[in-house]
Amino acid sequence: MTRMDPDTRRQMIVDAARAVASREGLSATTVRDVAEEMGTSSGLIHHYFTSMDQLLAEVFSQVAEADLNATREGMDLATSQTGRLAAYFAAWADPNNDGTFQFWLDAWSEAVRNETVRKRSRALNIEWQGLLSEVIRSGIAAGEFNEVDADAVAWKALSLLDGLSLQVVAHPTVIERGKAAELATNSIERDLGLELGALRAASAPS
Amino acid sequence: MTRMDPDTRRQMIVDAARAVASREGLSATTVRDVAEEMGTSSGLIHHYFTSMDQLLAEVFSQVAEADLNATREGMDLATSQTGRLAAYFAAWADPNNDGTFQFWLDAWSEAVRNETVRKRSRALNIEWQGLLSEVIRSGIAAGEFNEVDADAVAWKALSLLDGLSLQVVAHPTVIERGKAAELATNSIERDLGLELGALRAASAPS
DNA sequence: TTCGCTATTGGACGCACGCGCAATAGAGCT
DNA sequence: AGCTCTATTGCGCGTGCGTCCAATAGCGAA
Repeated sequence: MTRMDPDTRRQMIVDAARAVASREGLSATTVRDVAEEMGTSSGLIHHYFTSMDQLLAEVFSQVAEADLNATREGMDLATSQTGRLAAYFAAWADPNNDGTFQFWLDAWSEAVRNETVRKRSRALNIEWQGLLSEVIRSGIAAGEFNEVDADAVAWKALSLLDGLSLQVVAHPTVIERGKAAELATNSIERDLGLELGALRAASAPS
Repeated sequence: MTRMDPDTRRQMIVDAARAVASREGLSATTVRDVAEEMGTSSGLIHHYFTSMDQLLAEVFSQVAEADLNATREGMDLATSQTGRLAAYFAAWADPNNDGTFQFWLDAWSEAVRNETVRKRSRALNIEWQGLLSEVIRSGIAAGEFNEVDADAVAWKALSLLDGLSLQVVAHPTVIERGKAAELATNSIERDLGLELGALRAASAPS
């Protein structure tokens, strides 16, 4: 393979590893598989990553951060806090993100045994909760939501979203996708004193 | 090791595998580890189980069923439906069950790639939801709860419990255990039209 | 064009895995 | 006591893993 700029190559390795991991799972991703995916030798990978664990943690991080950033961007398009909240939920409900959620399932499972994964997963989860509680706080300040404990409501909503996703992704058909979305949105609408259906209305094309 | 009755030995293997798996995780449990845990040779395990996958599936099944049965028994001690519901939540909040929950994390992660695990995990999850919706239906019939969509409320509650457990188990200290319990119980109390704190009161020693 | 730096190669090393098998040993029956 | 059945042993096989390293090759500077 032709010689490449180190930064480019490094990112290429992460991308290849992500491709493999989304097929085989994070813990089943091997050095040789990643090398074959890239079309290079396996030794090259250890030129850029001191251990396989580090590479896998990097893959998980990038996937989760990309998802987080995409959600943030979607929220930035909205004008009201209700609209931003609706965008958060819409991003979550997008079936295109099922693959990403599988990374979360892998990470939560790996967390007990792999300190690097645990720390990253923990930090990212906190970011997701932080984003949610920020919207809630802003919405309260704007008078759009009831005055509630933003942190508590955010943890509750995030946990509910995770729990529902888990069923949808790990056990397809056990709970219908639309039903899950309805449960999740209704729950937070009620917690924040919004009308039922307010979030769907806010995220629907007008 | 002394010669044993086949049924006893078979169960002994499952128990040893469970002990290892709760320490190392389901996918990181090896034949040699299980043998060492039992104090026997590794070959013995393949005398009882044709493959390692079968043993691990059996372990997961037994753990989850034992947990389900223990919860059912706890619920049977209560007289009212509110009491039974409280027992369900109390069993879930028990820190002794953290090890069991790690099995769930492993199973959900494995589910995409392993059909056996997916089917078992799915069926068991449905049983947990069924138990919850049965209590809700009974409580409605007894006039203890509001007339709600029992299935929907049960899925919501179960998902919230799973999502909260996930944070508590995979990311210790990210959310306080008592806080998680409070969020979960308050949520279903509100859904069923119970007073806030009704479940804690019903499960507390009188 | 030559030289130095380093990206890249490709295979070797040691380890751990699931699995299978011939040998061994212990319990129950005659 | 001897016999039979099978639980149990302990090791070997093939495979795949992460890691490491000496050799090679291509790019930029001199």
